[in-house]
Amino acid sequence: MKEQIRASIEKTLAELYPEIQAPTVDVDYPSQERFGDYTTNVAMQLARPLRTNPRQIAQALAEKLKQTPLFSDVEVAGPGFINFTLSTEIWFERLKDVEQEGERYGWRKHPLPRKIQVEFVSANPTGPLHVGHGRGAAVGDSLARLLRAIGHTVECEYYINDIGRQMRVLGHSVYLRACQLKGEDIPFPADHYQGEYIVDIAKKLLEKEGDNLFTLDEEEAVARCGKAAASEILEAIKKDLDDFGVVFDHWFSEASLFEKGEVTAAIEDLKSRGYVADRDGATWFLSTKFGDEKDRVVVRQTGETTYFASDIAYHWDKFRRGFDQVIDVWGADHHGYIPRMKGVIQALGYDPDQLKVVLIQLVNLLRGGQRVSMSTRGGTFVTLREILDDVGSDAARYFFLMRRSDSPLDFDLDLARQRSNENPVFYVQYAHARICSIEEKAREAGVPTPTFGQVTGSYLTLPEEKKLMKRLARFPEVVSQAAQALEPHRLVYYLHELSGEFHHYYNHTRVLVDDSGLASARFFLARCVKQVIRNGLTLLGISAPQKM
RNA sequence: GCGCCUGUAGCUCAGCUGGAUAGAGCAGCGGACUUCUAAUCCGCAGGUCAGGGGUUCGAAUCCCUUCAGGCGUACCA
Repeated sequence: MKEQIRASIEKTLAELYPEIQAPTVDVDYPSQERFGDYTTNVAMQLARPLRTNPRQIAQALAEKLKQTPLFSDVEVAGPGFINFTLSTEIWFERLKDVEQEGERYGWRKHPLPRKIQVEFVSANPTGPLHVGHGRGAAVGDSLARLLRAIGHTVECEYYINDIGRQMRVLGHSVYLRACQLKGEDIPFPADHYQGEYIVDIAKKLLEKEGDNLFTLDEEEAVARCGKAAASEILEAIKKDLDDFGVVFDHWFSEASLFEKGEVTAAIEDLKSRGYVADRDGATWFLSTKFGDEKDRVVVRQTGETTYFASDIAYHWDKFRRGFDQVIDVWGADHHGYIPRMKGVIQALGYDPDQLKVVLIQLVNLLRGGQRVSMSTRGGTFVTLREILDDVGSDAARYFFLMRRSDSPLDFDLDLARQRSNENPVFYVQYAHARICSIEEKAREAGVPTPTFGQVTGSYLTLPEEKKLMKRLARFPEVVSQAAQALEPHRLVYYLHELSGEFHHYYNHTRVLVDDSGLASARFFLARCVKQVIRNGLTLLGISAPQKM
């Protein structure tokens, strides 16, 4: 719709002022309803090049545009805005798309579809997922859904840090617990994993292995413990994610990078391009060439590679797999890492914008109005599992997606659990359920379900009805913008507004009235609202219940 | 010290990449169920968009600066 209006404005501009090059015409939504349905500020932008009063330009344009059948009204207002009003019939026409496209309304084909990878969660398999991971999971998953909706090919990936120091510590933690279970009186170091789950894993391992574990030499036993623990923890992580409705296409092992020699190969590649150099007995990536504060070590004096080296290899691998766009979802505390990673991408000959990093800020849990204190070290963190058991997947998702991901989130557990009007999840779901209830009533009364062709749009004369139709017509654009900006929260706000408008309508206007023409028009509109709420919730990974 | 992010109603936050009189939700006050679900709705009140400069027809939005808070500044992961 916007495009149509833009096109007609551009055409008129070319007719009126062929001598100047027209700027890109912005068509916006006015701040207030009384200004019409759409607005443009071209007249003000043209004032300088044309050396004419913007209102005069606006007048001339408006006169011409009035003849366009699309508009029921064109007005000049304020300093030179041109405001357009469309007839209810035009808005009603848009509902045809909702009906025809159904569950795919809001989805589209992309003119330049790209192969995109979204990598998220990627928590170390050293313990259960906590709330922070939950937020990352909700955001990453919803982003993937959004990007698919606008026509890209998307793969979701989880990067497993299954090698290195923290794996050894994990193995040793389990080993020590196993020894303790065998009755050995040995201390458990503070820098080891404290959680009770370590003891459980040790127990299980002892049952399976018996005393075999202690016949091995310690190093081998620790390795075995580490492996067993990682795979068990990973299984638990997968289960949590599964219950959260998050699906990954690939699980990528860090260890595999070493097994395939990719770490060495990637560093060699960068070296051949002149971005890696030896200095002070170590090997450095010259990230200052890309605006980073300092160069970064990739191979230490000891010969061990750094975590950064793995990350270089991992991203090297990602792009070799043919992704046009790579999106990394990281905890916000890693933001300092972005410049060097972008530098790597550039050094490898890609556009740094082909890597986008979405940062996830902290989640503050509130219970009884008080902050729940969490510390990973002390093992007092709240797990995603606990959240799911407490408030359920829908509420958790909604709360995680409610805010911009890079701003801290207060997650009120009591509120999320409440089945009351204060809980925003239910607000949206309830709107959907209410429409289902209307459908149920219609079925009981033998009222047929109307199709677009059977409905007379001119019955929908109420301002609230026009408002709803406008809102529905805007849905594809909201999806598109949320996807492009990588900001799912925009969709959350949209759904909240749409639901609010519907609740308002519902409370003032009866749908199933005696007048069958009117009833079917309203019923049809309500069903379109239902469809859009459902589609929107799907993109957020939230269910749309029929009954509540 | 340097870098990044944040600062909008009592609280939690939007503000569509520069537009018209800055919006929601909670909390506060006052109202609405013989009706398709009151998990809802209606009304009232609430603001120096942290402060100060600048850019222009026009700034919460862009630039500079001050202040306040958070995070990051490893041959850790």
